[in-house]
Amino acid sequence: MTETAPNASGGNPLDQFLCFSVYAAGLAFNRVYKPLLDPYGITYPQYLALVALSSKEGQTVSELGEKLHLESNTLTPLVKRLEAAGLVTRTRDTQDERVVRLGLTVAGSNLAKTALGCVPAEVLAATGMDQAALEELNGNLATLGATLRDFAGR
Amino acid sequence: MTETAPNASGGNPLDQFLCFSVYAAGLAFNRVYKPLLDPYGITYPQYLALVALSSKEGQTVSELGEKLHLESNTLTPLVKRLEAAGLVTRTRDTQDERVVRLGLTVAGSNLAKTALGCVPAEVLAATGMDQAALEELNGNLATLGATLRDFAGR
DNA sequence: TGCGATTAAATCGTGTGCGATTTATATAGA
DNA sequence: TCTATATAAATCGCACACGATTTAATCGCA
Repeated sequence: MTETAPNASGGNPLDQFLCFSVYAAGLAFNRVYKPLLDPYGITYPQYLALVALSSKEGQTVSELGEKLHLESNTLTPLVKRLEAAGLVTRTRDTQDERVVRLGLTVAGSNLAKTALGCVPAEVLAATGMDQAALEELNGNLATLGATLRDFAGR
Repeated sequence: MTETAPNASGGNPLDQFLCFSVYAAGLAFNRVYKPLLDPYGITYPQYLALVALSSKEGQTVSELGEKLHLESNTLTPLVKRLEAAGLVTRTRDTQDERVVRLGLTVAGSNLAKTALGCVPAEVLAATGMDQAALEELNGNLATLGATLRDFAGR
């Protein structure tokens, strides 16, 4: 829960907890992204996956999972939906048949480029933050996430 | 997406985005909470609901939703699970039968007290942050969340 | 070579979130 | 009064997350 200050009189007690601010900000980001991504027919986690897949061809499900901090139980269905949408390719590695290699189709690559061309600017505007504040907050949250994952064992 | 810096060479491109840091920190908090809450038989959102319900007796589903930033489509099933677990009471308001009044049972109240007595301290330790840094980050995230909700229309 | 251990991905069940709709109740105005 | 409108909660379907397990393939080592 991680309290920040003694509970003020009338307010929401949850507002005192960092974990809740993170939780609520995550919900809020999703609500900003939803109408921006709906035209592309993808969800926010799917968008993250496409961006992660853009950086390198032939990544495995595990490699994608390291970038998203997710595992195959979450990623396999997500990636299959992207495959069904014609955005991603899934191929068993011929050297090691346990491994699935992921790639973007032309449509997937184009969608990622197009979305990255407009969506981030709109989200940036929605935050109402300047670049310096944004970078500082991002750095602090990245550190916090890494510390928590380390504590939790992943 | 909200970028913070030009994409560095080898790293994870997602790490440059504030939205992803928030998303990943949320996942990480959940992973820290899970083993701490499992002994009580509740989930993290259920824990938040119990804390919110502790602050006032007889809150409506809508009032709880304002505190958690959720609506009845999410809260009704969650609250029914807490009721089934014997932690929460649900009663139709006699003055206005549309409204459901929520309360904590003795068990629910005790669980909230007990959990608040130990869990936050452990989570605080897991963050590895001091009180000042924690409060600053909490404030920045609360502001960001409010700005994003305002932009999204809730 | 063979067989137990390890690894990668997939599968299954549960609990969120949420858009869209429905149900039930209350309110307002002609 | 009667009916249209508004409101509170519930319902439904879908897409995550994730613990636990399963399936399939590879590796290690005698």
